[in-house]
Amino acid sequence: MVKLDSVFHALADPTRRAILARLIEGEATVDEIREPFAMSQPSISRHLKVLEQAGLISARIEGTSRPRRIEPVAFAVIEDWLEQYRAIWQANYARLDEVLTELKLKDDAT
Amino acid sequence: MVKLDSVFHALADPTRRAILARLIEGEATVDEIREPFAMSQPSISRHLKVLEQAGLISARIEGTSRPRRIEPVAFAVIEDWLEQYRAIWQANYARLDEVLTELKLKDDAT
DNA sequence: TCATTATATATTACATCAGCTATATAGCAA
DNA sequence: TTGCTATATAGCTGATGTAATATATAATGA
Repeated sequence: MVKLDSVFHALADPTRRAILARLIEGEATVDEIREPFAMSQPSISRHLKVLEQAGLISARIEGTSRPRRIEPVAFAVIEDWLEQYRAIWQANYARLDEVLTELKLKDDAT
Repeated sequence: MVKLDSVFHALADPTRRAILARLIEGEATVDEIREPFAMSQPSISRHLKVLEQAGLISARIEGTSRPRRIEPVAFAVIEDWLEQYRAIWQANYARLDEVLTELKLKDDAT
């Protein structure tokens, strides 16, 4: 049912956002997802569970592996929630555009 | 510096999202913000602090009160982060549009 | 100055989170 | 069946989150 509470909670963790970023490239197994992280397999599986329960990803069973992929609906729900604030931030767009460019240079955008 | 960790964490709480929704209408003092909630004033102040530290709102001092308002930059940062997923969810847009309509009928969109 | 109003901070209790290690399960291959 | 690989679950621990009550601070008005 894609609840904003769990969606935003899932997104609040940098490891989970990095996992999502990896899945933009396409499906990946737990081991493939785990590879770049200095983290135990159970911890990664836990993160995947949080993402899955939030509706942000889904799993498919293929033999002994369970490749994950991004589930677009949850992102649409965020987009939809954000909609009500768009009028406010677009009113300041001229400035914000510059601000964002600066932020992108400084910040870690994952 | 608007960190996604703190932004998403702030948004994960329904009370805080309701506060933001209230602020869409415009500036409000703590007491005004508090009014619809069955919650103590310190708890509301705590939520406001979380929102402020995430960069989602800001405070202004006016006599003895400190009206809050929405800070657009943080929302632009979310929008910007979401951007990388837009291609994925828009690919499924035809279906998603219907899904969202359904979700809006069922869910609490705050 | 004193009282009042608006808001913030301190403290405490309890719940949830995020990591780990150890162990369980499920499919495949020999 | 046995063992190997991929993944999930259980249980523990320390850190963090959220709510409450009690108290502090800061501005205003009498």
